[in-house]
Amino acid sequence: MRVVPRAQPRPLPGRGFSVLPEGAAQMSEKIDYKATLNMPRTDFPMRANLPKREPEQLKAWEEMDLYNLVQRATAGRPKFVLHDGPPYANGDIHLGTALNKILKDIIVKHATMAGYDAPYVPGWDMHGLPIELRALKDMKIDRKQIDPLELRARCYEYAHHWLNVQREQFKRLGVRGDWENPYKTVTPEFEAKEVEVFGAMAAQGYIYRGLKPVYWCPHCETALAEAEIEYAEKTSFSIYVRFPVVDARGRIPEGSYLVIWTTTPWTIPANLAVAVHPEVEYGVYPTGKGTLVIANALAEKFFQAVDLPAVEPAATLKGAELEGITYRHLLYDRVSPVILGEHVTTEDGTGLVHTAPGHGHEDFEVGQKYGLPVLNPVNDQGVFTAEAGPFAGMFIEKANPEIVRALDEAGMLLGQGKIRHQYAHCWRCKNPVIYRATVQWFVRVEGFMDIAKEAMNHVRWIPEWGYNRMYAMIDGLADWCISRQRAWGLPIPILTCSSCDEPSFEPKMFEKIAEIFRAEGSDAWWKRPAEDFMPEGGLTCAKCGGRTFHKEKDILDVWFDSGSSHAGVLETRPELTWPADLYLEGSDQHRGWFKSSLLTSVVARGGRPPYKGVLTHGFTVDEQGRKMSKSLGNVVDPADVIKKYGADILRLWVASTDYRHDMALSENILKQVADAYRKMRNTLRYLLGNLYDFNPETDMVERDDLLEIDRWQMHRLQEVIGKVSEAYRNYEYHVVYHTLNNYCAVDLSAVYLDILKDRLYTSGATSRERRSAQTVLYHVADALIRMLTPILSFTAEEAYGYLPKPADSPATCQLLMMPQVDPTYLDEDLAAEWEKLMEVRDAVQAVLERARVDKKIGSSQEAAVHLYASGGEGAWAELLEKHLAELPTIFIVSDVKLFVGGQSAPSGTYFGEGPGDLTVEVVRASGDKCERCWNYRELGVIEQHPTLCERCAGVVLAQNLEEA
RNA sequence: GCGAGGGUAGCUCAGUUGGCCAGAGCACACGGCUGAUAACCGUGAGGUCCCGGGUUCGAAUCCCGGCCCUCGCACCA
Repeated sequence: MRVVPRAQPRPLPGRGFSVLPEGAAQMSEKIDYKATLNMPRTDFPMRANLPKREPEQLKAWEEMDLYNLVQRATAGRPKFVLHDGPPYANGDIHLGTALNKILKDIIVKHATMAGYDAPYVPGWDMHGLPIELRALKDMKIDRKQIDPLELRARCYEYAHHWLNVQREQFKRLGVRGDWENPYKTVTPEFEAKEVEVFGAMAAQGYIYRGLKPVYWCPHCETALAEAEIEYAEKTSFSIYVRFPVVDARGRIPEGSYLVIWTTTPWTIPANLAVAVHPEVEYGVYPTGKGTLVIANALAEKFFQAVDLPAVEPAATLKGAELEGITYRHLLYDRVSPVILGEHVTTEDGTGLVHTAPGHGHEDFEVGQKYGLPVLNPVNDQGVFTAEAGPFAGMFIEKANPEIVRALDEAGMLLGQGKIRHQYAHCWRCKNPVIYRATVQWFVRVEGFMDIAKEAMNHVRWIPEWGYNRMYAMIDGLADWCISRQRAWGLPIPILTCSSCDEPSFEPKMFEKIAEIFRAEGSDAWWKRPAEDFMPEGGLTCAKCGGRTFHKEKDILDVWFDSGSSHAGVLETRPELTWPADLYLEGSDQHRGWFKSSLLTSVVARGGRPPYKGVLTHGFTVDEQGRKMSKSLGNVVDPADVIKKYGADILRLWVASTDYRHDMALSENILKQVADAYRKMRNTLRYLLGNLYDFNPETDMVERDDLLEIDRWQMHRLQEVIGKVSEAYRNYEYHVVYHTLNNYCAVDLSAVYLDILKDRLYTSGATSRERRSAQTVLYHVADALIRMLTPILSFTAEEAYGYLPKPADSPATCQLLMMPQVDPTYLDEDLAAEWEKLMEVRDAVQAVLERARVDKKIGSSQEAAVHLYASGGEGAWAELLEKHLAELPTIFIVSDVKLFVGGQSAPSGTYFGEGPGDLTVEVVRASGDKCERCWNYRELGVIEQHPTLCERCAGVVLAQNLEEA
């Protein structure tokens, strides 16, 4: 075995080191050697105190007019347009809205730093029922008694109030955007564009007016689109009713009864038929309550429900044979037919379906087939009209028990009970809705469904399943009911012939309306007479030639507003482009904004979608994966998070979780994110602290002059930059987060920075080895700040303020470019060597720990390490021999000895296995503790400094010389 | 009921075309340091990879069947 000799660690020649001057520094007593060290210095605080500091940062950004500053600086670059989906201007923002805006901000900021001109124009959805309802409530006035213009003015005011509140809340998140000039669906320009979109759709025949049953909210007194419905538990009546047969057509016994079941007694007055399935078997059952016709499959259930003894059917026949039989409606003395319907099932009820064409979708359809009238004896408020006879004037819910009683008195009621089931409710006012046939305006979606589907092929869906989801959404979509019987919205821009009631779709009319709205806003619809909206030369009815028209009274569904934003915003703002590069919303918007935007766009813009890409995120849930709800008490309010932790923590949380799935947030998770934040912040702080005397313009060390470990770190940095850049480009921010978190915690804090301490602190301040380290620290800090800017906008800006930088650096890190991989620093061979050295380091630390547990050593500098390698074939000996001089600093021990070629390594208490053929031994370091660098060395080699090792004494002497 | 997505350590995430004892960071426990100090370093203990079958020499990864969560759709006479 031979002992490999190791040169004494000596500083490399550099500016900070000079040959010992003769007789220098005579005074060595009582020197405060700590003062001779280059300890980190920075004012960048360890404690973030974000809740207090962030508002100050916001003010600074405002003072520099950050948004416009960036826009001016990026003018002329290729555009990247993220089009903001407008939140509804009602109420405070919640976690979902905050998350959405933060994601958008990360994307936009990254796009800017990736070389794009990325304007961001935030917007608000300002019209709609909830705002109107709130305004009415505040005014404490019945809507019938108020002038629509006055109501609209109040709504306008109310919506703007919430716009202002939300704008401040969004700004507080650090979101960069044109907050001074957001888009609003109520601006005249927007309204004019929306009219044009509507006109383009109408001109192509995709808008029509028709009588159909639609969802109707009696509370809000308006029609609703399917998208405005939500299902909730409701207790309803469950009644069985018999209708006496009038004309049995010889198929069933005279005097039989047809039995139906319903959960909505109030629809009985509108009953105009009983539907049966042609293939279902029906039985004629002689019972104590008459001879009853019901489906055989449901007979048993029925008898149980109405408490009748079960009996066998006297006869059985197919539904088809029942067609044409008539029965009498005892409450109204009306005779109606039995009809056939494929929609009839034997899952519930009796297999005979009470049919009221005015109150059911399928009832309506089948009624059309049989030429049944559409009876709708219910008014806008859900109150029975005169057509309902004795029930006129009653609210339908109130009338229910009355109708049940009347049925009983008429001998029609066989049984009654209650049932809890899912029932449609108004998503705005949460009251049960009804199905009610009225005249409404529709978009004929069926007519262009195929165009919409084709357009979807030209969109990048992220994640990819968004395509399938959207396709399923569009496929088989029912016509879109767009009229609302309300005041707070864009009026349906249609003039109707006063003599024959035919609506006009004259393109020039739409142009005229748009022109007036553009100048005056849509209030003009209420202010001006119909004639004003006619084109030059007036309007002639296409049907009857009439020349007198009146204005449509309904307004448009708010989804039509936001669905027109691509035209109203992207086409009207010079800084934006149509189509948008990206739409980004929660996955529920497949049925909302993504859909409504696509529909208006493919019709009004020649089959083209309004977006090139659609990115969706999941919903916020709690740690157990349950949705956040008030009743569960697991709701996280972004305002609370900001108050307690700061917006950067919320932003980091957004980045940390994979938003394609549900995103969990809880106090526990927040704490974890805050910990990760602290690690990154402290790493930044340490980097900055060691750059206090570094000027990147004069002190930078060239690549080839860097120490080897420093070159290795530069290699690692390039790898991190590459991975982070790719993750950013793929919108995978959780990968950015994990990569940077790992890099800070492991590569930097635990390894590189720890190893560097000795060199940074003890070397001459301007020595080459210290400058070499600082050069890397500068590159790392600079790159870290850039990579963190889109996410930790506040903290990155703060750190940027403390970073020494070239004179021509921009005022904000948001104007920097993302770091680029510098291939000249990539060195795979070097990295492979150092990764092996790190393996040895791990093994050494394991043995050191054993010695530490036994109190043989405390600090690792109290130890020396012996490495035994068998030598020969093994590359380990060669590798270690090559790096022998640096090994003590790598292991942070005072000495390392390498023994090569022994038959077998010795063994004992503080031995351990290393990688390959290595054996590691830890012994106590010989020599004494250098007062300055704390390594164990031979002291007093230079007599002026008897308590220092040779290296430190040299550095101190040189310092004294410089001061002198 | 149908469709989509998901279910890997306490938490956030990796696990490439199936193949070394399933990984990382954080949190946790224990220890060190006191020259990053309301910091820093080390060591360690944590997993029936939702469950049950199957294919295979071999499955967290493929197939079948369940369960649970989220979103959407449909039904709700």
